[in-house]
Amino acid sequence: MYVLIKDLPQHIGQEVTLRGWLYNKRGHKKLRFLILRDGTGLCQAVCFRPDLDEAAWNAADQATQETSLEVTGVVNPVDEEHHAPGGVELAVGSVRLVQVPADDYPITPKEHGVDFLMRNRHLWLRSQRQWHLIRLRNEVIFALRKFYYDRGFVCFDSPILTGAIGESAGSLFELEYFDLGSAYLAQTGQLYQEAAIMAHRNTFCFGPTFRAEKSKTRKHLTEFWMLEAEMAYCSHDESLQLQEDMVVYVVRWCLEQCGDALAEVGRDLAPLERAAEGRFERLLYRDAVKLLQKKGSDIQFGEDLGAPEETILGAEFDRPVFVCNYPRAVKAFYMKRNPDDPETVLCADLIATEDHGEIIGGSAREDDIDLLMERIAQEGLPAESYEWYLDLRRYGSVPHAGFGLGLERLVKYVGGLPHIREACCFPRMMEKLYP
RNA sequence: UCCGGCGUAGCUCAACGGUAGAGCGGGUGGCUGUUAACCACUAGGUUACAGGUUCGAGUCCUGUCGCCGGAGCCA
Repeated sequence: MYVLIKDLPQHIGQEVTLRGWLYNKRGHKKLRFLILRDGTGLCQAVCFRPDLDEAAWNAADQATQETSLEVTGVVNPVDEEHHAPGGVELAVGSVRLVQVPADDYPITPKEHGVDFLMRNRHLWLRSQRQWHLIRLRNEVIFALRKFYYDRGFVCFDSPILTGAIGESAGSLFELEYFDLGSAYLAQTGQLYQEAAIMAHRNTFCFGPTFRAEKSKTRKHLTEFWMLEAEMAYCSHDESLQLQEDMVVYVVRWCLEQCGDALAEVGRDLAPLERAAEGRFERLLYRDAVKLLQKKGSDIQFGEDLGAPEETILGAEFDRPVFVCNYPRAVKAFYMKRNPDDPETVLCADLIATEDHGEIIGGSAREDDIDLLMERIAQEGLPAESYEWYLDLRRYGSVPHAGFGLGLERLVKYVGGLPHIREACCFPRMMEKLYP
């Protein structure tokens, strides 16, 4: 009977067959411990020579790291002191090799450098830490989709190939598009979400986005997944509440569902448990500048927050913090002018704790067509390209708001990861296109 | 793009300007309960590349390439 390792505790005393790969091997003359991996977990398979026929023993002997194989044996419980993974082990009766690698498996049970591991990302994925991180990412994705589905949001996927539209033209991947000149890989799906909500009220898109910026930091990818939510008849404050609820929901979900993964990567749970309580501070940009100056930063009103400022703020609060209402000049043209403080716009960035930095950026959108056209002109953007976008203000414009969440940044934060590359399946960075 | 750092065995790293080494992985042998198993033996090198200084360069200098970290930009 073929069984998955995760289901072994339900088969104690039975003879089962595991199909997987050899993760590691230890042994004596008459006793071999095969650590098997089958994609659902790890299992120790014990080969005791007198219990195996010659062929099976030789097979166990020949299996090297990452040999694919089938192992049949009886499932036994394991006492505390031997602590095998999963609390069970397999008393092996027979072994069948599927494929034995001709060359040594490159990733050994010792330490490796980042460059080497990234070049072997396709194999690195099999390692325990990476396996758990992809599981964590999977749970974050599921929690996000469930959060929006439960609230009646419609998944409306924005196009990935676009004309020259977006926040800025300096960081777009450009490609030839038949006879229509250049197309660009989308940097954001937001403008399309604004069209979508006029049809569906509340929508989100969740897909890859592309930034051609030559960033070399632990927070940047050139290809990353972004969830962008947009809500019609929604105030800025209501948007902030939704963002907070979303982060709280995901963090709680992961605390409940991903204990193994969080333990595997050594995540300090205390900051997550505080975040799971909600009550994120909403700090005005004006106050943030004063606070930062008090903490030794030489930031002036009117300047955007840089990485050092994010670090200070991340350390100042014990849970994620919203920085609200930035000066108009440093933010995108579509953000709504703050009626109470016209120098600023109604927007917010969510800064995570422990130097994980910005994980959400959002705003109320300018719904007044005249103000919007004024801003498009100020930014020197090609007005023709935005005609359809302006139509959204011409035909039943309503107050609305939305935000974008960086998936890998959220996974990095939840997992407490030192670098964003581990939050992504095959990270794309400036110097990384292989594998 | 800018600033800083690094490049030595398949991998991770040592080596004062003076004979290139260890651990892991591989191979051979030993061991009936291992936990990144252990013990013994063994193979494995154009010290990133190109110049230069020096009696002598892995080490110092110049250039190129590659990578890492940070900045800007952002999620």
